[in-house]
Amino acid sequence: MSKSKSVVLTTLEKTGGFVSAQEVFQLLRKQGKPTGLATVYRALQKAAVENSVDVLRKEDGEALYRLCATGHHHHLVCKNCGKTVEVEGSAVEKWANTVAKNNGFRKVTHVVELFGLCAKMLI
Amino acid sequence: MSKSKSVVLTTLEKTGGFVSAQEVFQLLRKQGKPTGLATVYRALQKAAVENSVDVLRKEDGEALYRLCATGHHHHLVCKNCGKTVEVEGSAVEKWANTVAKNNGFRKVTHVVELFGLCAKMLI
DNA sequence: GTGATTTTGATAATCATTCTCATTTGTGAT
DNA sequence: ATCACAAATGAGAATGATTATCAAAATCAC
Repeated sequence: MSKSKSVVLTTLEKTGGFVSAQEVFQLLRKQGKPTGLATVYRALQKAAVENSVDVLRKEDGEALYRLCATGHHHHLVCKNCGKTVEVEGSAVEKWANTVAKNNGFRKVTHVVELFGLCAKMLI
Repeated sequence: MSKSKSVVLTTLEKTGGFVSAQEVFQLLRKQGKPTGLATVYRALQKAAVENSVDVLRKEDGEALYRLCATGHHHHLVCKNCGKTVEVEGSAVEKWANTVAKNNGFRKVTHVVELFGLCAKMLI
């Protein structure tokens, strides 16, 4: 594993949640480990192929990455302030497996994210 | 409903499956009903808000649209051939609402996508 | 160390999507 | 029908994430 890649993955580990490539780029810069944007993308791409990160897309199409395997869980994210709560969902896991089986699919993974407004928002 | 929007949705109906905005644009052109690209995007955007089309993203981030007859549902997508099955998940809806309530979140929406290998794949 | 191979990063190129704004079309009242 | 005003349209520019390019720097094998 190249040095850059390990640095990128370490950053993902620290954040814990889903982060975009651009965010990783900024984080590394602030951490004093400036890394080329292209390099960040390359690292995330490889990691995705190797299944060491989960990838999902925001509504606007931007890709978000998360280190996977570290205790599977989901997120409840406030659209307004970004507050993120980790939530456990064994119900969802079971549901996903059942659905997969019923449709003859194997090696099924799933992406489940919840978005809303947290209690602080009074809109 | 504006004329353009109905033309766009008609095209989606004809194709049946998932199509990109760019493809719709080309199809309309070939059909002799040339429509501005911006207009195609606007029509699809509105339709998405109204939940009259399903939106999902290809791996490269391009958005795909499909006329959806029924209400809210999720997708089970084959990573290999792209085959997509619509799955209903009232269990998931309930779970999402409960989790949201427990955490004081309001107006919660969720993203749930399942990925796997369909029966045709013998890897 | 020397040369080959890989990795990196600055920048340019790509491409879907959104924005802008002038023009056209539809609508409603009179 | 006509006028006035709102909504829709389209051509092209602007945006922004991602990818490609390519020369310089780090790494490896010997």
